[in-house]
This record gives sequence, C-alpha cells and structure tokens, in this order.
Amino acid sequence: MRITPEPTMRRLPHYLHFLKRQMENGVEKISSTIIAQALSLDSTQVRKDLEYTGVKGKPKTGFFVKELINAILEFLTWTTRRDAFVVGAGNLGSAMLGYNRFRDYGLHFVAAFDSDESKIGTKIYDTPIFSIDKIPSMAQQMQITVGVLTVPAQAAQEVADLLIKGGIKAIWNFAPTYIKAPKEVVIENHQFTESLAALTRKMVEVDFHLLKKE
Amino acid sequence: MRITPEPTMRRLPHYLHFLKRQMENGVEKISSTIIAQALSLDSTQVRKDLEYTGVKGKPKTGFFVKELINAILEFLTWTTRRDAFVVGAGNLGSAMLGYNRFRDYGLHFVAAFDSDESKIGTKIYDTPIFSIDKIPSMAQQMQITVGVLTVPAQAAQEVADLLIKGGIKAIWNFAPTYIKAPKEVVIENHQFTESLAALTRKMVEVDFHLLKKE
DNA sequence: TAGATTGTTAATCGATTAACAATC
DNA sequence: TAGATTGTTAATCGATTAACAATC
Repeated sequence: MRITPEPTMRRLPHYLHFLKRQMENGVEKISSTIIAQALSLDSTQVRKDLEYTGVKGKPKTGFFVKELINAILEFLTWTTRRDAFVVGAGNLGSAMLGYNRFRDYGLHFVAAFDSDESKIGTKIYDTPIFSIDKIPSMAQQMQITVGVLTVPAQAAQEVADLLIKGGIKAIWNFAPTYIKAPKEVVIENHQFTESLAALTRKMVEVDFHLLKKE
Repeated sequence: MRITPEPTMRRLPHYLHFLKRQMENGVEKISSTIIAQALSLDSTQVRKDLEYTGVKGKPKTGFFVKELINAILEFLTWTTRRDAFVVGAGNLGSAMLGYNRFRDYGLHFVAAFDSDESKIGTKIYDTPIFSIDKIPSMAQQMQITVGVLTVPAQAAQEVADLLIKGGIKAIWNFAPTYIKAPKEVVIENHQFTESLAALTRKMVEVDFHLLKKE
C-alpha cells in the first residue's frame, strides 16, 4: 500500500462533495481543469490526487463523474460500514446523531452514552442512550470500531479508556483535550481551535491587504 | 507582515493548549525539546514556529511558559475581542453557544438566530435568539465581525448573504457546503468530512501495519 | 485531422530536519 | 567551567507546479 499524502487525503472529501453536486445537476463527464477551477486548485494537482484512487480518465473526454465518486468513496473506505458509539449526549453529541449524512460515509451510530441519569433509556434521533459503564461490554458485543467523543474535556480520558477496553479501533475526539491510547488505537483529534486560528489569521491577512491565493 | 505558513498556524493552538496545561501544573519554564516531545514534533520546528510569535528564549533556560502563552495569544490576535452571531440554534449552534471557552480566544457570542418561531425570544446559555431577518440590521448596529454558521446546508448561502449584508468580516461555516462571498469576506469552512477522511485513512494504515510517525 | 485533456516526468517551491556556533 | 538550549544557516525531503508526449 502506497502512503497517501496528508494534503491529498484532505482534498479528496472536497472533490467528492463537488462531484456529488455535479451529479445532482446531471453532469456526467468532467475534466480536472473544471474541478481545479471550482476548488481553486491546480489541475495537475487534481489529476495527481485522483490518480491515488486508481480511477482512469480519457484524454479529451475527462472523467466520468459517477466513476470518480465511486473511486473516491472506495479509496476512502467509505463504502465499508463502520459501527460507532457516540459518547456524550449533549448538544454536540446530539448534532452528530442528528446529522444522518454520516451514513453516506459508512459511519453508523448504533448507540449513544451519557452519565446523565435522566437521559438514559431515552432516544436521540432514534439512537438509544445508555449508561457510560455499559460501554466496554456493549462495544465488544456489537463489534464497534469507532467511538465518537463529545464529552467535556475532563471526562475524555476516562471515557476513552472504556472505549479502548471495549476493543474500539479508533476514536474521533471532539473534546478539547488530548487522549492517551495504545498506538494501535487511532485517535483523530478534531480541535475547533485549529480552525479558529485559521479564521483569525485570514482576517488579519485581509486587513493587511495581503490576500494571497485563497 | 510576514506570511505565516499554514502548518505553523495550525500548530500554534496546540502549543497553546499544552502550555496552558503546564501553567496549571505550576510549570514556569519550558524548553522547545519538552514541547516537541509532548506533541511528537521536532524541536527545531517548535523553535521556528515560536519564532513567528516574536517571543525570545534563553539558551540553557528555555522559555517562560507565561510569556509564551501571551505571545501566542497575541500573535493569533486572540486577545482582540470579536463579537459574533451564531446563526442556527440547533444542536450544533447550541453546542457552540454553550462552550464558553471561545471567550478565551476572543470570540464573544452576543446573539443567535433561528428560523424556528418557537425559539425566537428565548435564550440558549444566556444568549438571546432572534429572527433570521434581523441579522443585517443588528449586525450593522452591533458591529459584528464574525458569523458562525450552524444551519443546514440548504440554508447556508441565504444566511451568509444576510451576514454579508450586515457587514460581517468573516464566516465560520459549519454547514456541509460551500459559500459564495465577496473576496474581502473571509470564509473558513469547517468540514467534518475532512477530519473523518483522516480518521478512516489512519484506520486503514494501522490495519496494514504501516504505522508511520503519528 | 485538430484540439483538448490525460498521465507522467522534470523543475520549482516551501516546509521539515540536521548541524552547529553563540550563549547563558 | 561544562552542559544544555537557543537561534540560525544549510541540507533534505516532499508537495506543488510546469512542461510535454501520448491519446482520444
């Protein structure tokens, strides 16, 4: 397996999104030039990125939108179903549970967990809420591979440990803190501050009239 | 103004987070080596990154944690107060409003907006909810600079236009779609799929025992 | 066929890492 | 002083962009 560059990996979902839109509008064929233009990228870069997915284009014609979408989905392994637990049924957890488009990317939320007694036994968007201490046994039983962490920072490590105990393969961490885990457990820290830093930086740059590429 | 590399900008909030933790634990001085170790980075890279903030270290001693924190906050312009509107008072919007740590980064939510009649006039975590059509006038009046978009994809462009009409400087877009805006308006698209792609990629890599650096 | 677009190699650019003198 | 760490220059690495032959 060839390692895919991180930047390529981050661009692929953007191509996917654009291509889905195009397909909705009845577009059947598309060239790297058009894609590049739409996403403000270089067309060579688009071709290089798409090459990783193994898809083949035709000179003069370009690529078939449908083929491209399937190739990207396949390459991202988003055609594989992954069952997930959402831990923390607060606002952010509810938002995750409510956004059912994650299924389009293979991610299925099968249960949620919270420490709040009053929430246990209820459902959020059809997903049942259980007590935190049920995590290890249920994760094992249900062969859960992904844990989505939407708990406050101070609870994150404790909950992560329960997920790991349950044999989880990856943790998508939305808590604003870092988590310790054995190296075979994938941790993806989703930090809002990273994005905020990018935002404020751009604001300052615009103020200085240094409007670069973006 | 020297342009800060994007990767540096993304790492700065991570340094900040780590340093705050260190300060809480009473650590007063720290070296680039220690920081690098904690975040799995190269110490030269840490020094280069910190150099952008203008902070100075002392050979043998390292940096003062407090000085470093202030330098990063200042550099990210997070010491400047920015008033913001949250548009979309659903789960994600409520999560944003409830996470009051954004104030630590200068971001103050002064009002929220929703199209749901039943929410208008109520408050979420002390922030009052208004009708969407109040956006342009209120934004102008209150000198709002940032709009946080937590609406469904199909409403995003419409709402963005209202914010722009109100003279907003930047939009932090959490809707899973792209937004058209004049080039002087900063758009930061916060796409969850980008992060999910990184997660699934790492999962596949671990399965192939290609555990790289991370 | 002529022209547009792919796939790929080569050149450039920028970021990371290594090396090391200066310094506390 | 000896040793650790900074600040900075140079070397390396990897990603982006340019160039262009192949091809439909």
